[in-house]
Amino acid sequence: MSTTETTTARARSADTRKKQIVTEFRRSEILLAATKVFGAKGFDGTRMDDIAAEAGMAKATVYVYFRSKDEIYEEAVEQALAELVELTEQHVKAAQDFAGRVNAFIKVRLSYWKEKQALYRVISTVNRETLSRKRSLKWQKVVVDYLAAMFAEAAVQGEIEPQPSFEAAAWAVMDMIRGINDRRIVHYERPSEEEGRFMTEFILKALGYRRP
Amino acid sequence: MSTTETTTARARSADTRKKQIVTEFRRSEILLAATKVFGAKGFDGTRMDDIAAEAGMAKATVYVYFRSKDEIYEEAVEQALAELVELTEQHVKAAQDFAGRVNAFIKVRLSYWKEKQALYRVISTVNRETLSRKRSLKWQKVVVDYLAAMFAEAAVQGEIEPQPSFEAAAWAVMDMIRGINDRRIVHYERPSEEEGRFMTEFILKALGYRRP
Amino acid sequence: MSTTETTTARARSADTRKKQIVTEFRRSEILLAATKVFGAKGFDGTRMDDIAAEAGMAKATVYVYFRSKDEIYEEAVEQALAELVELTEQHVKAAQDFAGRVNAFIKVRLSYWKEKQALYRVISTVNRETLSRKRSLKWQKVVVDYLAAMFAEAAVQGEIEPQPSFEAAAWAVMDMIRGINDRRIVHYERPSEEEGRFMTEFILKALGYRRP
Amino acid sequence: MSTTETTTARARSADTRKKQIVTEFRRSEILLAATKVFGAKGFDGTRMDDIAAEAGMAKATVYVYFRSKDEIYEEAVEQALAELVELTEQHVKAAQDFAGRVNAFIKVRLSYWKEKQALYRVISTVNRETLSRKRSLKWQKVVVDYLAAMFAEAAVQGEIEPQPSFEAAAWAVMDMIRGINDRRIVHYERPSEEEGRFMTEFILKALGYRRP
DNA sequence: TATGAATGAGTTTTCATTCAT
DNA sequence: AATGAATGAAAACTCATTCAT
Repeated sequence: MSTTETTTARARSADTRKKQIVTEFRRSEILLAATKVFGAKGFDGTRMDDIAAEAGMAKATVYVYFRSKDEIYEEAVEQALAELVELTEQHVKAAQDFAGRVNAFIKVRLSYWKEKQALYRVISTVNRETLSRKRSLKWQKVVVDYLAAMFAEAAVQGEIEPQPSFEAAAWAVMDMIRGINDRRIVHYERPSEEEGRFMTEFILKALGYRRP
Repeated sequence: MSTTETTTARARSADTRKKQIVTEFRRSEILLAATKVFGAKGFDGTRMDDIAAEAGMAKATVYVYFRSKDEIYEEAVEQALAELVELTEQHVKAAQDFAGRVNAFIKVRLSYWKEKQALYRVISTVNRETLSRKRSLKWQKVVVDYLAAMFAEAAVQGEIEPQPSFEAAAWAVMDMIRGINDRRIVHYERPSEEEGRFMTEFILKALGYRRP
Repeated sequence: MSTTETTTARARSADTRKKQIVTEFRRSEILLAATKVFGAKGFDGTRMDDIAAEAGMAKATVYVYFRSKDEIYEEAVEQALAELVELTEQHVKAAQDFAGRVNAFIKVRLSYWKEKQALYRVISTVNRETLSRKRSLKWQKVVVDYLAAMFAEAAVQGEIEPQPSFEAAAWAVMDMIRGINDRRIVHYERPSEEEGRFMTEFILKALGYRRP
Repeated sequence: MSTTETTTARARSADTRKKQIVTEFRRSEILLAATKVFGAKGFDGTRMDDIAAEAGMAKATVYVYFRSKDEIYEEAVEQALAELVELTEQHVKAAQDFAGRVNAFIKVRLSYWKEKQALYRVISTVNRETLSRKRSLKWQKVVVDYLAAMFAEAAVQGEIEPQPSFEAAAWAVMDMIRGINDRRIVHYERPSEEEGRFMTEFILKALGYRRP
């Protein structure tokens, strides 16, 4: 008896897990579709019909997995930003010295969005509401702190000169990256390789970096 | 007879001119009102009713002077950007040396927004559509070229080191300024005085500026 | 000068009044149409499109005069009830003795709804929500109090026997009237003349009325 | 062979019966749940999800036992009305004389609702549609006829005076009861004991009842 | 010219019901 | 039989824009 029960319980548990996975998959599908459409048409320009069509399901189905258009939007943005933070840390950790770390940081953040222009468009439209802006800044803040810490460490190691504000320097870097990414969207770009290299040099110089 | 006719023509001409002036005045009123509302609520959040109310006239009247909501928006942005370009040039010209010019440039663009947040919000929402983005970039391009030329001149004068790309450097400056202004909107700000000073130093250092 | 101003002011005032009248007229039109449709289809069965079509205008126009479907409903009901209260009092006042007053009361309330069955349907659908029910009861309460007072007065005059509760008796009358009206809607009716006469007798007897 | 077949057939028959019982049980569960929800939220306010949840099964399962929301509603009402008719007859039969029967009738119908407000709410919402109204009236008619017959019998026995219309008198009684119950829902109530006693007296008097 | 009034064309969201397993 | 998932068909409300005076 107990065996049967256990088996049943196990089966049920497996079912539950499978269901969760399917649900998660569906959500991803929708998020992916939404990202494309949001990227192409902006938040207000996007219709729920568009998202559903892109995801290949009925509009009502979308509402099975998400409560509202806003929720989809928020999650799409959140997901992308979290992913980028993760990715950035990975690449930076792999670099050897300070110059390499700065370069890695810049490169990741230029190439990530290059591949996901649609998503970037979404996020840069985050301007939509101050609320969303704040949420977006929250994520930026995480990265800025990370970068500032990197600078501080380098200053301690004597790799760069001491700075009046590591945070301000970090923001400067972030802003330049954003600028390049923005221009890319409007096709005002220059070869990104070159762009990244120039930026790295520019930053290193400003920080008083001494090549070992 | 001919005298009478001429007189009449003159009178008519005067009438026409007066009409034009009135028209221009009305357009300004609307643009001013629109700027406030757009600044506070964003493009999509703004209703034609809001603009009309703010301008103290009926909604239909707005349509006498502008073809559409978009047209109002475009003109409001255009106006703001033109004003800023003008202002920037004035201040920069008044400075003595390169460091002063860079500092003036930064200061103007930081303080302008500080005073006219509504306008800034409008402009930063320009991102709304790629079309508008391009238009916005056109104006930025004017300023970037101006700044790049300033850098080139300084390089020729030996005030700063030669650069691989004056334009890239100029964009870097623009991006930092934009970043600071953006953060200001969301109240993530630090004292702007300090911010401006830090930035000037950061830039000068990156450009290899040698204090005379 | 002052004359001109006065004239202008007067004209403006006249304009305002005219506007109010037009607005009031439009609202009436809509209310009338809504009453028909609500009566035929019930609250939930009625579409805003139906109301607009019945009123011969675009759906959006309805929203110029009313904030929501609920508002239209509430006002339609309110209007009808108020009108009936007014009418009832008029007829009752015109009667000579107690029997006449009771008869008048019953007759008015049977014939009013007979003519406005659509409206009655609306009101009896008031059951829809407890909130609306309460509102409806409020109006009934006014009438019940009126009727109870009438009974009390008659008791004092010795026209009828003293009662344990004038209010309860009044409600009894109201309930019977409601029943008859309800049945009428479903065509379960008997000749209303007879119905009214029977009811009057029934009530008078129950109250111990003594024909003078 | 034929034996086997018979056995099988019997088994099948037993199976079929068991199945029917289970089905009937399931339907009852659903009806019970539906009654609660309909009572609390009204017809339109009730979602199939609510009913399913209350019944502790999946929404789709409900559709295994009922064709539609309407069907559930109709049956819930039907069930409640039938139950009440049954109950009424029982209590009335137990009474000794006419006054007792009238009193029993009123008491049952007042106390039934008091205990099953949810059910009452459902029934009083029957007004929703003329169709339903008619169905509801059908049930009321059964009760009215019953009551009218009771009156006729009493008239024959000389317990009450002859009436111009026994049916009209019966409706009067029904309407008063309904009124009291309605008011109870909206908490406009007075002590029901008193209410019932008053009503009985009122009716008896109107009918010219002579206490033996 | 100025404007009150009118409206066409959406848009998100809801929900009873059906499908597939 | 039981159900999770999917969906078609609405429905209320909004708003930029046009019309008529």
